[in-house]
Parts: sequence; C-alpha cells; structure tokens
Amino acid sequence: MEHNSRLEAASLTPGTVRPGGRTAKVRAAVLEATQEALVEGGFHGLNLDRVAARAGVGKTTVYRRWGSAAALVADLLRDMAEQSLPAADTGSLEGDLLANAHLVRQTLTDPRMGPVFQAVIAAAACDEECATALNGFYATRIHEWVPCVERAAGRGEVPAGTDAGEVVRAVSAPLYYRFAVSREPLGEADAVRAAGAAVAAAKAGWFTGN
Amino acid sequence: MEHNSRLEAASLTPGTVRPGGRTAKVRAAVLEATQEALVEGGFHGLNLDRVAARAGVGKTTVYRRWGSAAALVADLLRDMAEQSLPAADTGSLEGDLLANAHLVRQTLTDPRMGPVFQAVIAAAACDEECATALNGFYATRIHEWVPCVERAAGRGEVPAGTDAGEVVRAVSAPLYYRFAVSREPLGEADAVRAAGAAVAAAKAGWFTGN
DNA sequence: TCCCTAATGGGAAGCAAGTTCCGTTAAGAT
DNA sequence: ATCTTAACGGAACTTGCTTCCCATTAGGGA
Repeated sequence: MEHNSRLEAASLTPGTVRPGGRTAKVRAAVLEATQEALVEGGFHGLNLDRVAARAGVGKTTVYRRWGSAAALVADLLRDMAEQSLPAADTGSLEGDLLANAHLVRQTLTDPRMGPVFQAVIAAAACDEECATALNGFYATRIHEWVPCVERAAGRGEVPAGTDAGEVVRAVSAPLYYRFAVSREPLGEADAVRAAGAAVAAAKAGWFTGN
Repeated sequence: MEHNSRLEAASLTPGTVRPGGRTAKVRAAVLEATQEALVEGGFHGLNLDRVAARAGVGKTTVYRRWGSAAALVADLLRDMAEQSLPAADTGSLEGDLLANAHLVRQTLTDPRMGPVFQAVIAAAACDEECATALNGFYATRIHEWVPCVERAAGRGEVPAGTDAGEVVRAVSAPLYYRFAVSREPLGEADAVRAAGAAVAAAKAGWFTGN
C-alpha cells in the first residue's frame, strides 16, 4: 500500500522522491538555461530542445519534468519569488518609495532582467499556470515593501487605514505600464514621477481601504 | 521602368497594388478571424492555418500576406488604432478621468476584448513589430483623451504646464498593471481609485512636464 | 467591354517541433 | 557496502506547421 503510493507520487511528478543531488542540479541548470534562452529569444522563441542542450541535460528530462515552455517559465517564476531582496528604510515614505521605483526601473531596463520580465509577462498572458506564478511573484514582492508604508502610517505621513499594498502597487504600475503595455521608453524621470504621484495620492487618502 | 517598379512592389507586399474589392474583404475577414482565435486560444495558440479556415480564405493567402502570427497581430493592432472612440466631456477633470478609467476597466474585463488585449500584450512582448504597433495604438488612445486634461488646465484645475498625456497614462497604468502584470482581479473600486489618484497627483504638480 | 496580371486557393512536399521507448546512472534506504 | 528503483540520456518516431507549385479568379486600366 505504502509502496504503491510512493510509486504513484513518483510517476506523477518526477523529482519529488529524490530531490537531492543530481535532481536539484538538473533543475538549477535548466532554470538558468531557461532564463538565458528568454533573454535571447523571448517566450515565443523558447524551445525545450535547445534549453536542454544549453543546460547540458537530456531533452527527455526537460519534457518529462516540465513538459512545456509555459511550465518552465512558471517554475522559473517560483524560483525567482524565493530570491527576495530586502526593502529600503530611508526614514521617509517618499525616500523609500523612490528607492523602490528606482529599483523597479533598474530591473526593467537591465539588459538581462528586462527581457526576462518581458518574456514572463508574455508567458502569463498565454498560460494560466504562469499567470498564477506571476501573481505569486508580485504578491511576495509587494509584501516585502508593505512595511515601509506601514511605518509611514505610524509616523502620520499617510492617513490611518491606508492600504499599504495599494500604495506599493501605485509606484510600480506606471513603470510596468510603459514597459509592457504602451511600450514607451522608461527613464529615471518616470521613476521619480511614479514615486511622487503615489505619495501625493496616498496623502490625499485615495488608498484608504474600503 | 515603371512597369518593373510596379511588379517589384507587388512581389514585396501582396495587396498593395490592388487594394480594393477582394483584397480588402480578405483582410477584414482574416483580422476578424484573428481576433476570434485570440479570444479562444490566446497568442500562443494562434495558428495561421486555422485563422485562414475560419476566415474562409486559402491558407496560402494568409502565409503570403502576413507570414507569421506576430505580423497578424500587428496588423490587427493597426486596424484597432483606426477605430477610435470619442473621449468624455463631463465638465470636471475627475468626471472625465473617471469615465476613462471606467471605460478601460470595462474593456479589460469584457469577455471578448479582455483576452484580445491579453494576447496583444503577449505578442508585443514576443515581437518587435507588434511592440511598435501596440505603442502606436496607445499613442492614439492617449491622444484622444489629452483634450480633457487640457480643458482642466484651462479651468485651473491642474497646474499650468501639466503634461496631459502623463495624466492620462496615470489613470490606465494601475488598471493595466493588475490586468497584465500582477494578475489581480480588476474591480470598479480600482477604476475609481485610479482616476482619483491621478487627479490628486496632477493637482500636486507631479505631472508638470520638464 | 476586353485584356492583362495581381491576388487567391488547394494540395503535396519539407522540416522542425514535440513524443515515446528503453537502456544507463546514481540517490537513498537497509 | 549493497540493493532497489527514481531519475536521467540518447535515438528513433510522429505530428503538424510552413513553404513550394501551379491552376483559378477577379481588379482595374484601356
């Protein structure tokens, strides 16, 4: 009975029964290769065969463990969500959000991360699993920056009852809009404007939760 | 000489020498079928063969005139940009921008147009021609709403020198961010918040062009 | 109205993508 | 240290998107 359940678990998701050593190494190599492939060819040009070759892994392994380009990107997103970087604490809300806006712009205009985010957004638009993974990624990212808004509320910089997450989203939104939707150039002035506008709207009480 | 140049033009881009009648009908049918296919299968599932069949057109025609899924979407975007709808004029900036936010939310949550925009954003992330076309689409859309901000500036509702386009972008940004990036649900409360925050930031002078 | 040829349409061939089979390697329990 | 079997890797196979070819249709100038 127990023997059967172990077999079943293994046949459903390879890599879960023996996650150590080789399995972990293969995953790391494949995700690294996936990211490189996305930088070069975008989501549309993602090819499981080439990813396998680049990772130095048999293509059968990639097809078996992931099965599709979308699943590969979804796993990459879960991996990216785990690597969190700490938020700023400059002492003022405007300083913190400016740091956030600067970081977002830095990331989106980065020659390596820019294409990755482009691809990841495209993947989420094509596949529901990717959409969920991308949602999870931003949920953690937003959660990391919530404290600096809550500190500002404690200092009285924004009204009590301000939805911290909504303020953080308001900073990213204009930058991502230019980056992924209207496809306009993204300058440092846009980052400054995004942070400033978010603070102004927050102080005016537009982000107080219902 | 002139004869040759006409031949050359024809061989480069089919449909340019005899644009009337059948050619125009084929384009309309193909773009209509493309939109339907995007609604059902997204950009990743876009298949030139099936588009041709659905349009009641030979598949060779689609492959010859467009050649790729990305080119098909790019042409659809150019077609969409031409069909402009007039902006609101309620008498106040907040009223106009609320109408705009409401319209954007309406469009993105529409069971037909939502998937189309999803697909179009994905296509732009995959292909440079689509990216340019998408940029052009939003350039015209933003341009349509610029007058209502300029009227507000004339009434003294926002500082002189306010970048009207930037205000319009500020309204759409949070809605598109939720829709395409963070993948969160999009409610009417988000539309109200987006319009209100944009007005507050504009009045605070954060959108005054350099 | 007639003619020239741009543009379309169907089918067959080519090619690259994904899928499956089966032998080999090494993780982890005893 | 040994054994069981999860997980990997190479190669053959299959599917389906794309392109080529040539016959057919119809736009637009004379």
